[in-house]
Amino acid sequence: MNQPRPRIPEATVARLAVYLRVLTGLADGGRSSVSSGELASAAGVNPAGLRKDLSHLGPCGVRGVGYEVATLRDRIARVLGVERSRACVLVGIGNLGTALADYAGFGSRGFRFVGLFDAAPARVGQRIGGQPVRPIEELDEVVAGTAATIGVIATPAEVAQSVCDRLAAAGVRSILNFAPLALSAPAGVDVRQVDLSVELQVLAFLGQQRGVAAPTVEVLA
Amino acid sequence: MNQPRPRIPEATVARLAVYLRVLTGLADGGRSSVSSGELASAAGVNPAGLRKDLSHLGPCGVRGVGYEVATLRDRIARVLGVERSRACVLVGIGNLGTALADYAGFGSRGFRFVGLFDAAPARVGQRIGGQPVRPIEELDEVVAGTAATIGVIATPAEVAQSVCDRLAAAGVRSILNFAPLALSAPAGVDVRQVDLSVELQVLAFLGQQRGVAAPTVEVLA
DNA sequence: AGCCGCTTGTGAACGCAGGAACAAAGTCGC
DNA sequence: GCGACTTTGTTCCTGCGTTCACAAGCGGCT
Repeated sequence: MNQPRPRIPEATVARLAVYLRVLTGLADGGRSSVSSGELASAAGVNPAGLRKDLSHLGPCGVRGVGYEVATLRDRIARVLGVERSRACVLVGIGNLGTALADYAGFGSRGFRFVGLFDAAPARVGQRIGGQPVRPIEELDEVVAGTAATIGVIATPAEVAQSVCDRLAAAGVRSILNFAPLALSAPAGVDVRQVDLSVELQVLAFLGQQRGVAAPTVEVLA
Repeated sequence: MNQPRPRIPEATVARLAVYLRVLTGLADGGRSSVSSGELASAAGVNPAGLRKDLSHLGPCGVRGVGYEVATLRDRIARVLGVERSRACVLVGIGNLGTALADYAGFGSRGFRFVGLFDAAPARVGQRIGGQPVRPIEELDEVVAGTAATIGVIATPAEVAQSVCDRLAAAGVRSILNFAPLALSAPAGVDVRQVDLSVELQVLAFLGQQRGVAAPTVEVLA
């Protein structure tokens, strides 16, 4: 009918998810209103930037007062699509996969795992967070039966591409990849990469660049 | 001499880490040279952007031929500081912490955990990846004894800030935070945030946005 | 030796994100 | 009822990142 979302920049969407988390915490704490300054401080961003992010949702605050916590929370939740729970499948139940399956943060944010898959027969049948690990062969069946649109890959890098192909073929439209490998997916399938080693290396580089006075003496080779 | 690293943009550093991983794989596979196009494809980036990233290291390719795999790998490794192993401490040995402690990708990239810490007495004494879990009280001692400069927080959000304070007080200069909370650290301490739920929510939003845009008929003005 | 094709490295333009300052608007106090 | 203060929403501007396009350089072939 209208155009409530002309285009929301991706960086803004990421921050909106952070604001939503903070607002949920404030609401649980009994707070009824917040100012942009306080909210920005809790989210770790600039107040002006926060207001600009919120301006993409249309006016949702009261000048001179601030934002009503519950109202703003619900509006962000609606824009992000958190109001309805989303079915996800998780492939690769190793250490990381187990941690993701057990992570309570997903369930409280509108994501539920409807299928845990692994190729190793030893892992199939184990129960993680009340759910059984299924053989990878049942992937298509579960995706079709649950209309899951999001897949999470936590497998070793060697099989990540084939898992990606299977997910895409099964009808999954969005893939979150933890394997340290650039995946190639067909058009229409979004892939988002999370590389934990890269995060550490960036951190180490920044620290090294800044820490010239490090305890280790740098010797030119 | 002049300035070998005037300033390398943070986004470039993150990609350099990816190139390094790809190059290591190519070297292990016996490849001796690569073109920017092939390397960019394997890393999932634009060829021109890759060349610009590499230009921050000075000329390191041969025109008409490409890049020598081993040479480029070593040069990136030196710039990122991977040549010497870096000591890290990990606080919070829950599901995620266990996965991180066991993750082989860190060790092969120059990061070694010299201390695993948890506040729960039940977890103290367990061995993860050949290392014992220590009580949080020993944090200062271990950081001082190992000169660890990087700390990883994988605790619940409620205690993440106090852990951050302890790490900073112990002398840790760089912190990678997995708790869904914006940390405030003293000046001189770098904090990098990884929020898994945010990644999923961004992915869900993009998928939802496209799902809405697809069935809607676009009308030209 | 000279030419040709291929690939790198760099320069410029475009678009986007971030930050600061300003105007609008609503509420509280008098 | 009116003024002033507080806080939002917006606008401008600066800087960065990304992309495209071209010139420079090197190897191979004739």
